[in-house]
Amino acid sequence: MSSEDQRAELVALGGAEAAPARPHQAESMGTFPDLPGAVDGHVVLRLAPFPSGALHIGNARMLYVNDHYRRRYHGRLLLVFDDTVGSKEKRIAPELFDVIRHDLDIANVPPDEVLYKSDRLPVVYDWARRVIDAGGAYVCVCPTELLQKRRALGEPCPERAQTLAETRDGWARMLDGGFATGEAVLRLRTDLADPDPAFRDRVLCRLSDLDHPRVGRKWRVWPMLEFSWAVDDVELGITHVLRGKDLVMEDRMEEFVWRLLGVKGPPFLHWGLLRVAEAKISKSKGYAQVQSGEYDGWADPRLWSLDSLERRGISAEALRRFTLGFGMSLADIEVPAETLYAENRQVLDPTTPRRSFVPDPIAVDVVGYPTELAEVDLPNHPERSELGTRSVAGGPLFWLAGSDVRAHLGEVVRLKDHANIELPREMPPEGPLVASFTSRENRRLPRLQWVGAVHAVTVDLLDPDGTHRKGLGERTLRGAAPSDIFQFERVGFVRVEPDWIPGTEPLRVCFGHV
RNA sequence: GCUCCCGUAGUCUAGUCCGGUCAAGGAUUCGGGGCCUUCGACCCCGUAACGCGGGUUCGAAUCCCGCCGGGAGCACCA
Repeated sequence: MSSEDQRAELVALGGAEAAPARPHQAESMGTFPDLPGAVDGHVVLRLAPFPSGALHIGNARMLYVNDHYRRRYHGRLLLVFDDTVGSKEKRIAPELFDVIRHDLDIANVPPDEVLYKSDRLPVVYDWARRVIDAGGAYVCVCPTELLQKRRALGEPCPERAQTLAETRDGWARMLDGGFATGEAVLRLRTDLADPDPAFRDRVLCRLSDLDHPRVGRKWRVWPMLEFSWAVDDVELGITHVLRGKDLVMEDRMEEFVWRLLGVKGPPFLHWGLLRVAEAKISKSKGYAQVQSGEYDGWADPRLWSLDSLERRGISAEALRRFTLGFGMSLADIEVPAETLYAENRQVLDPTTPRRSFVPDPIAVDVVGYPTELAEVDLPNHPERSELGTRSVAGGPLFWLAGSDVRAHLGEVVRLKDHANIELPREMPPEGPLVASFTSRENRRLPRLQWVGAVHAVTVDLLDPDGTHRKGLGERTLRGAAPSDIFQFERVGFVRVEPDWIPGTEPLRVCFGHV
């Protein structure tokens, strides 16, 4: 795609109309090379999540890179659940199929079609037979440790020399229950002298008695991930495989099988590993913590799941820009979440209403307060008058943030957009702090957000680390709706919890970022 | 240990294939200023980088070699 096309896409996403073309690079968007041999309208890509946990921020790159190319070439994007039983350590959780589909909704990456590896065993078996017939595989009965040791040493196990008939017989026994789980595997005959020990006679298929959430124990022989993709990247007509570079060896495996069978498969493109510094959680580990109740479901902000990001008011657009900003770089990177927040701020700031919230509130009684200020209109947005105004309660009784009060004792401060008051020199032993009104004109003073005491709303703010901030918000918050997003001035962007019942207190919100 | 990948400012990224237009561009962060009402936004200014060492060349971020550093794989997980 030319830089102009990239710009065009960003503009289409609503991002860059204000940004003029720059000489060297149009956007902060990374570079995406053309897909080799891609024909507009005939590109088929695939997403292959393993349903062991909700999608998290680390998976977002896979989503958006594939979606980016789908859009560029007007192609199709298949969601293919990689549900090839897994293991005791990596289990498939039944509810995750729906959770992941929901995650794609949240990310705004709708799949064109949804498929399951667990429906495709007959095709896999057919390919296995073809590989066997081509003399490319054998049935190995080595115990796991012995197999690994021999692989490391580059030594063959006795079965490697088995005849075609013996392999066919062994494979038939695997299929019809002649072997117990773990007793036999189908291995690809590569080259035991291959310099990469990881590539020596990889396992193609294995036995498993795990109960599969979708198909139960219908099948006992399951393919390994790379073999299943050797099959389906061809069978499903995938034109380009875009995957993280942790899967490069799988490329070789697939290509080896294709060469053996004389079929042509798609080319591979990779990107490097992306880690968000603040998010160090694996899908499977997260699952355990959700199950144990340690975490508050998949939307717990500590999980950095897509669900939790939505809960925090992080938009799909911000996630998309954030992810695409890295391009197809192969470098392994760790990025601070602030980079994502910066993108989200751009999305949210122009349209998000401002509201007042004071954490850890302290009551302040202002003497000499003009009675005509009991009601006051404030703009919903400092720069965008089209967003209107709201009416809030003024004094003389206010709530101010405890930390603000303590930091400014004895000083004249400005209640933002409202009035100036002088705070006493010391905190009173009990009762409200007594301050005095000084003036109304806008002066260069420390500006504090404030909440008029009349009808103030109790607010419970959930922080991303799982802790809570309790405080009071302006009375208009009483009219909030679930999923509303506000900017609490001098605090940050928050989103009203989707399950909060309107009118109840406290108002529950989830913190996004400053 | 073996295999593969990567190494441009605090953090990302463009440029590296096809050496000069790169005294290295953009984003973000940070610092300063503006906008006389946010610790937000916006605007302006600024700090700041080609991992190291050789080589090829008139000329190297770009090509070659070595080294160092980081990551991934070496599962009957995905």
